[in-house]
Amino acid sequence: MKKITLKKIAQVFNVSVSTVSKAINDSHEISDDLKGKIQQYAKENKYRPNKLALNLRQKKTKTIGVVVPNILNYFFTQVFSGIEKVANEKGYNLLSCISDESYDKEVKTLEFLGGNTVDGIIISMAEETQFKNKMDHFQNLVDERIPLVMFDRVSNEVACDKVVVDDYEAGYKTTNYFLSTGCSTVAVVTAIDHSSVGRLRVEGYKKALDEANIPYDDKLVVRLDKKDDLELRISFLLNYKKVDAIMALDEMTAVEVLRIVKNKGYKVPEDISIIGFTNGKLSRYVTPALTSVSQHGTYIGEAAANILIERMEDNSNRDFSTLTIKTSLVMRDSTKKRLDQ
Amino acid sequence: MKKITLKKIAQVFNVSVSTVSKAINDSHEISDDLKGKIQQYAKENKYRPNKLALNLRQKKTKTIGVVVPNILNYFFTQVFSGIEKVANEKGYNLLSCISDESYDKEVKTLEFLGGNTVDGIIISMAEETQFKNKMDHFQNLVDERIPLVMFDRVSNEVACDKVVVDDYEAGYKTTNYFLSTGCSTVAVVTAIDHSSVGRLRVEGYKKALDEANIPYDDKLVVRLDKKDDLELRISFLLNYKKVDAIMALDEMTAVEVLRIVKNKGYKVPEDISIIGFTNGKLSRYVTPALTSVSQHGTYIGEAAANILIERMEDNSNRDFSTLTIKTSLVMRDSTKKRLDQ
DNA sequence: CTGAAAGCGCTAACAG
DNA sequence: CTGTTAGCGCTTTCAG
Repeated sequence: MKKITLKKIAQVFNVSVSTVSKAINDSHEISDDLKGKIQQYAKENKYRPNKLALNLRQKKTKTIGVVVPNILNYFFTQVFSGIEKVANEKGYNLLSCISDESYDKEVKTLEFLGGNTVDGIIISMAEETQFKNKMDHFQNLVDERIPLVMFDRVSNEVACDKVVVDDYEAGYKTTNYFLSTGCSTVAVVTAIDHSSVGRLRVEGYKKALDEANIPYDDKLVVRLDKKDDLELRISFLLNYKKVDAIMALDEMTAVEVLRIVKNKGYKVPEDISIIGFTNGKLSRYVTPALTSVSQHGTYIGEAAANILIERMEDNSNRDFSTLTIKTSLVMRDSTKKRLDQ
Repeated sequence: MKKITLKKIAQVFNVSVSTVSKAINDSHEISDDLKGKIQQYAKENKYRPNKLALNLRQKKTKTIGVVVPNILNYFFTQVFSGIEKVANEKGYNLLSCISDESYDKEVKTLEFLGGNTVDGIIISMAEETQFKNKMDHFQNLVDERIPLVMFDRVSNEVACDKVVVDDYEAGYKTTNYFLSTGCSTVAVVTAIDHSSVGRLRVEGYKKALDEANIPYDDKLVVRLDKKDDLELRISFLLNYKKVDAIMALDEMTAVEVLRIVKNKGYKVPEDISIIGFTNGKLSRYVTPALTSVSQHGTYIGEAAANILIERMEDNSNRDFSTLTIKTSLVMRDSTKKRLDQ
């Protein structure tokens, strides 16, 4: 009881393949009698058209490729789930790949997806790619006119639609919030200093300091390597100066910093306030619950998918756009109240 | 600069398509001279074979379909990441879909995947499917000889390879552990009572009670509905009887129970011990850190992928197997020490 | 109303 | 060494 094809049905009824095709697609060209019989037979034998053949013929696959650097990161799974939602609504399927933050894997994945496997691609760059700043594999897609949407970690060397978070403003806003609660020595801990996203947040941080006439001190920015011992680095930081606020650029780091700081006997937020990026479940359930920057991942996913689908279904070559999503601060218990309230 | 095909290359060199095909595939049948020229031209023009055509011809896609009920659940993302790892190693791609715990969506997804889109499928059933107990869509796949591996939430009505967690033993082990630390009134909170998995855990729980000569009390098993108010249900539970241990059947529930219990002024683990299923990040970072049942998600994913790939590449129709993965208890701070230690 | 033919892009058996 | 032919499964003119 293996796959049944139009050909086989045609043999059964002693008609041509094209007749069967039309019958099954309910064409008016076929007599109701024959149509009925064939349709019934098809149903009984669970005929299912071969998608491959269909796609080959119609030169589209109705599927969109998604590439994320890391699925164990809550932000990306949120985005993913947003993409999934609208893709599903609009009848598209998702072919999803993980680059694992590796440049090579990203290149391979994109090559695969480029081979007529999908009609369009949504991607956030691997960290290594941003570090090496090699964009040829994206350029290839663009050259081949494969609709492409980049989100979060994007490059302005690539001409395509983009959806980004306003990370600069987020860093600025966060720092300002610390200052407005009476903190004066704000440190930053980043594990993503190779990514544009991380850099922008630090820039925003600098701007806020500048506006408050606080000199920028590079020693207060802790840049983590993969194998760095966070605990050690935090010790150094706290010995270096009496910091009273820490902005952590991803959720895991924020949670870890919280743990370490508590372990060392500091009270959060009385002694040290903490704000983390990515408003995931961890932030909510940790004690004290972390004030965090929400990047609205699900929304970003939805937006990216909508933009891509529009681009795919629309031939008018309108200009590429960059959609910037504002973040919002979700207040919880790891920060003090504002002084003026 | 759109897609370039064999045909076009053939025209350029005034040779036949098959010659080009052979040249590009580095066949010894072609003169080194011609081969060189064609290969170079292909490279320069970024020739990439049309995967669709290839797949149609070779009747395989080198991709495997993965269907999980919910990507925001840490267990599934772990499994997913395990699958991804071995698929990648063995040169397979992943087409991943989310059933969103919905029967209808699962049926649709499987229909899609069945249409020659993938060579094999790995799936964990939607809760609704388990509830309705309708398995026709799986049977279809089996009938069509599409290799299928079910994991975690499986049905024994479907003849295929399976990878399951030893949930019965996990429930048993967990309950026993509570008892061994001096707890005597163990409650269960489940949000997945419709799934085989949840049921088995409760069965194991009953067995442990039975062996300890503790009568089973159905009121101690809190079965949650989507819209149930957990806080309220826990209040009832705690008023009903002085429970000193709670086993929560998924991570979110465990964390919520912990929060609620702490809020009510109970000390964890002194007054009430808690163990949750799924050993994810949440469990680790919550205060106190939750003792949890690890289902070894990544390992399950790897196993499922390996079994599927073997089945796909191997034509010998060997019998279907069910691999059972033992859980382990990860000790942290939400439980007391064993009395005998 | 039904069928023959062409073609999507590619490979492979078989001639030449 | 290179080309011809056939075919994967399906749709779509265009004839009949």
